[in-house]
Amino acid sequence: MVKFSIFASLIKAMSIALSEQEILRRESLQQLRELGINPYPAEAFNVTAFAQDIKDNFESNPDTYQNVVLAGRIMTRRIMGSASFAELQDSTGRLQVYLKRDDICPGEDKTLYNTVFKKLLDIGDYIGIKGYVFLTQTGEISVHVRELIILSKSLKPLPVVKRDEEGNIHDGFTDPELRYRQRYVDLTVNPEYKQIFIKRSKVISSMRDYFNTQGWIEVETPILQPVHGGAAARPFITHHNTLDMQLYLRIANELYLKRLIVAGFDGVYEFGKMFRNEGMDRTHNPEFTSVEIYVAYKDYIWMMAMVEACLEHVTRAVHGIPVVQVGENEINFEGPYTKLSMYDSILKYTGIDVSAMDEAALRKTCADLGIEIDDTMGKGKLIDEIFSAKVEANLIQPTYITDYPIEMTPLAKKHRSKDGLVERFELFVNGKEIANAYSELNDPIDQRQRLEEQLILAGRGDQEAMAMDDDFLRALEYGMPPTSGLGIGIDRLVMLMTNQHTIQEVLFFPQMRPEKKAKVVTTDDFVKIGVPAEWVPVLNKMGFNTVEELKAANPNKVFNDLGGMRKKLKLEITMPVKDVVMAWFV
RNA sequence: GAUUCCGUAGCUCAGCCGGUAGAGCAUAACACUUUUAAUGUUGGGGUCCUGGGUUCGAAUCCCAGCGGGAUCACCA
Repeated sequence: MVKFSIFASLIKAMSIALSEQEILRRESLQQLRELGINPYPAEAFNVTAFAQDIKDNFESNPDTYQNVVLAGRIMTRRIMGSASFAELQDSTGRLQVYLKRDDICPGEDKTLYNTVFKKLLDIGDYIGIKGYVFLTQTGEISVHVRELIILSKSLKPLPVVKRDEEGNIHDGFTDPELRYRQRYVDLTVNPEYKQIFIKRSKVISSMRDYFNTQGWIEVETPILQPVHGGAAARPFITHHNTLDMQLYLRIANELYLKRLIVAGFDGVYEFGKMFRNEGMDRTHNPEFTSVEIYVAYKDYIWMMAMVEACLEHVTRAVHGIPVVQVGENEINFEGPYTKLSMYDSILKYTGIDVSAMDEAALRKTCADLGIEIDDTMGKGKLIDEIFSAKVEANLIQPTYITDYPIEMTPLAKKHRSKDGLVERFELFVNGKEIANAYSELNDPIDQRQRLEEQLILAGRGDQEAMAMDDDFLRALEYGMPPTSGLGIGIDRLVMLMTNQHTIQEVLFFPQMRPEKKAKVVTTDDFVKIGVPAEWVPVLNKMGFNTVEELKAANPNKVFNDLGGMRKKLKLEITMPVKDVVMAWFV
């Protein structure tokens, strides 16, 4: 282009913060409008076919694909004069399309092909096509385009991921930070990751189906809670203005679901987000999804069988078989699972019998095993430390660990026959806990005592000790039937089901630190001190994002640099005279 | 929170013992009517994360900060 149009120059002046490719796309956008083409049409575009379906079924049934309508993003283009190939990506996959100039431009006017398709469309643009499916000379199923419609112009260039014939990826979009912060880009250019989220959805929906089939009902309980109960963890704190009171984001929903059992439901369950104000790593996100279910007149023995049936159902729904490959291990979710008591598991993997030890003996055992402990830890916590350090990693196939010490489990019923233990199990798979269940404590007097013991632990400095919940105790005093309850960490279950080893890969939007925010650029502030609006982006480009930064600079140097920038950026805007520039600094 | 590695073009990455920036893809122009990691020719594109320090000179060396990854600690 010999000369910028006024418009192009204006775009350029306003877009100095943009990359070259972004500026070009904005110019293409404007040229489309000048040609009378709306780059963002309002009308619905009804598709009749999908990429994957065409690839699967065209060859066995070619006649049904002689008139297809598809929509999606242009992902690659191979232009050869008056004919071109492009790849269109829809929600199901990619399909090659073939465009021939004289087919999409049957008349004299070849603008749609020569200008719109070849010059003004880019990778990432949404288009709709109408045409027929055929086989190219090299045997690839393709759509011969008869009609081309622009559905949405993309202004930022997508990363281009190249794949060769063997499926090797060459210029992958792999930076985890960018992938998690811009999941929309990740899933566009790495569509294979969509499978993780499709499976995630299947895990939840198949589990919901299973529960509903049993006649249990799905409920919703408060996320904002005046007392955070039901688990041991530090909460997020918030404030309600009208009530002028502190509220907590729930760390668990257990105590509310039990209130509903008191209310007379036989089975209630809730899928939902829980919030814990603790560390983040590859198995922890501050908000995570769990499912909890409570069933009246059952105990934890019954619950084990239920979990086996449920997880087998889920695994079959996701994989077709009850077996899933996780890293090196092939994990089989068919029940019954191995059962091992907490004490027996420690005996098995360390050779030490801790069942009769007091707190002092446990402390010595931890020291002997080289396990770090501190003074706030009670007997239950010490046993848990030994278990975590020595046993957990060995539990690869689904294994129930049962009968926990009473000190670490204030909401579970005392064991029917073993003193000092509670009726509890946790399910371990691939070395990680994924489920936790009790015969729920329904003796209100016992429950009050246990919560009071937690208060003592809190007094010793345990920030995760449970809080007293008087309303929950009141509910128990009215009477809760014998009940078994279960919680499953959905994110971790999905990690297992999709063979992922970080939680970030199974969350669409994992928690991240906020992006560094560019200082707010306020054109108005610059205009107020006399800077012409079209020069503000130039000052920004020179590194002056606020009036204060500008005023701190050397006026003569700024004046000289403005001229330099004008030349460098080939701007066709009027250079302010020196006196005007000097006036900015008074 | 601790340790450690990383931050260079839209993306993936080189850049040595300090001398003012490179490749592939993407992008622009031209050619090309069945290509497919299309091809050929010629271009353009950079706050080398930020701020200090050392130096005649810093993407490079040193310090601090910001962001991310990995491992550990806490937790589910």
